[in-house]
Amino acid sequence: MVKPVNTSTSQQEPGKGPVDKAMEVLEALARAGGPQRLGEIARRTGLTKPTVHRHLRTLADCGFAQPAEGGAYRAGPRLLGLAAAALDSGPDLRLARPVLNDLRRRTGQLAHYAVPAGTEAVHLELSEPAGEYRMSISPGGRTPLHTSAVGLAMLSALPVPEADAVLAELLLDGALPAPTPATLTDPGALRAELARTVRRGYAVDDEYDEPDVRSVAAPVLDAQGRVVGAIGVSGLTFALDDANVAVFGPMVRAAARAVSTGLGGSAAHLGLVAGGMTDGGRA
Amino acid sequence: MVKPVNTSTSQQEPGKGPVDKAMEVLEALARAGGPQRLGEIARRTGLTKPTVHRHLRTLADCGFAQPAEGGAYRAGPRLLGLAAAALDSGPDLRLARPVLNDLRRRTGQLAHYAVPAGTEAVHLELSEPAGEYRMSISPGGRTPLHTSAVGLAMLSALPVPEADAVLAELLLDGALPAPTPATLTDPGALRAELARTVRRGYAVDDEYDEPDVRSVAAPVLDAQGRVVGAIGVSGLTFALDDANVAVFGPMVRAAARAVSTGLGGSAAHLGLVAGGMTDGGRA
DNA sequence: ATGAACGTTCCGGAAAACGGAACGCGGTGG
DNA sequence: CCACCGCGTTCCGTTTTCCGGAACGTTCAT
Repeated sequence: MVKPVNTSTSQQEPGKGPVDKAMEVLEALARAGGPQRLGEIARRTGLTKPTVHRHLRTLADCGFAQPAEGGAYRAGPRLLGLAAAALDSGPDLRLARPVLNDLRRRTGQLAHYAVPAGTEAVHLELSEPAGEYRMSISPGGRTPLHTSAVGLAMLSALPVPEADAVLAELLLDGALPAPTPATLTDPGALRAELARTVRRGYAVDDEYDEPDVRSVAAPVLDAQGRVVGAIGVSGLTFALDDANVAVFGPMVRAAARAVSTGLGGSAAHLGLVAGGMTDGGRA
Repeated sequence: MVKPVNTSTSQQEPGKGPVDKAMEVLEALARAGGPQRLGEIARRTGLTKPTVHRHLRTLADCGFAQPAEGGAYRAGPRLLGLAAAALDSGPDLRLARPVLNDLRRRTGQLAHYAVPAGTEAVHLELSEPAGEYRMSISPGGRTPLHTSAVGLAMLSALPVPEADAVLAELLLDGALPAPTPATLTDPGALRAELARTVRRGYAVDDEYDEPDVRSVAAPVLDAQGRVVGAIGVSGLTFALDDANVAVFGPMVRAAARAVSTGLGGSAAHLGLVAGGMTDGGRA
């Protein structure tokens, strides 16, 4: 009974299981936009060719992928069904959709809804204006939490210890990623920006993630006051000048609060965290 | 070179792999609407409790599920990201979305887009009218191909041998499923209805799937003339009387054609299959 | 013709998934 | 008060699958 067991029970990170790999293949497939070749998937995911091949065939066998012309693969119907069901699973997106469309109409800019995923923000729903200019943001896309307005909004609404943990995790991979020269890379400056965000009730992204693009965003909270997502408005810098930011900021704040109340959030949390006028609360 | 091949390559159905099971757990999770308990998932999927437990934890570890209050689980952020990306992956849905909204506005009824998945139609996108009445149709939901207008539309646009194969597969599980007394269960009657569908260019569902609900639908084809989906309009029987069916039918036909041309479909296929006025073509 | 890249198949070693059985727990009803 | 039940969880030996290096056939562009 000396308990030889496995001497390395504590670390279960390194060796990822088959489902995770299959999922990565699926993600690569879905994120590609169009049909995708095997080699390309192997390159993107970092998996070996045989592994990708096997998983791809397994996925195709159960309907999550389907062969396309030229030996390529594309997302299968079962994945689309799962996707539609998943996006409908939570009440947040259903509530957010009409709010986004309203925001887009009133601002003439791109309105979007994002949820937190580890140290990143995942963009779920976009409501695009008629204009044809294309931004790097797309459905399913991710940005680090500190480089986007929605990310900053979510960070600002996190309890302090959690926010610190996220920040620490972001710093683990060397310095903070900086997609543009304007990105906030200094933890101190970031904290100051978060404090300003809490004070005014909405976050501002001044070309932190993409040149010539600014955004404003506000967090969406559930009934328990936890962050479930954020609503943002993005536009080119000349369209989102300081005056417009001052107008759109309160609008996204109101929009986010509308979704939050729809989720059953009591006025208490919302006043404290998203409202930003009562100096009380929190410590 | 006698081509010994693998003698048992044909049957790989029986033993489902881990990824498939994990996917079923995910589907159960996503389709549930709200948070879901472990036992409930085990019951729905037919998997044993330990298996579900392990998969659920694995999925939670890589972000596809997340624990909710009361020991329940809900869809995780990574699944939502994958879902958003998947729904954006094909050009068909992007094209269909505005068309659906236009259809809903002009008909005042529920407009939807579905894709084929085996012997079923998977509903991906709904554009719901202001009214509050609820139908059984929901995002990610499925209906057998022969019990819905979108299904009949897709069946009618399939090459004859493929359509026959689907029909045979449907008949494998005993008789054709019949959700309502009006459902077409006789293969002969079904074939006749498909012929009528091809002739007029749109399919009609006269309470085949749900009592008091009628629908019209037309198939969407890709550049090669293959079926990729269908656009339908559904409403209560009193709202979709014969006169309205005669009006809405050509509207969904035009809508489906618009999406098809957007996919690069040449006028040739569309005229033959979806147009329905040129008496030429198809034997 | 030569070379490179691609998709595919093969194989032995390694690492999971599997489910029956058992455990601790909370609620219910005798 | 104590069976009884259902739940979520853990354990374990057996079975199955996964894994990726290496090699093969093919298809292009050089």
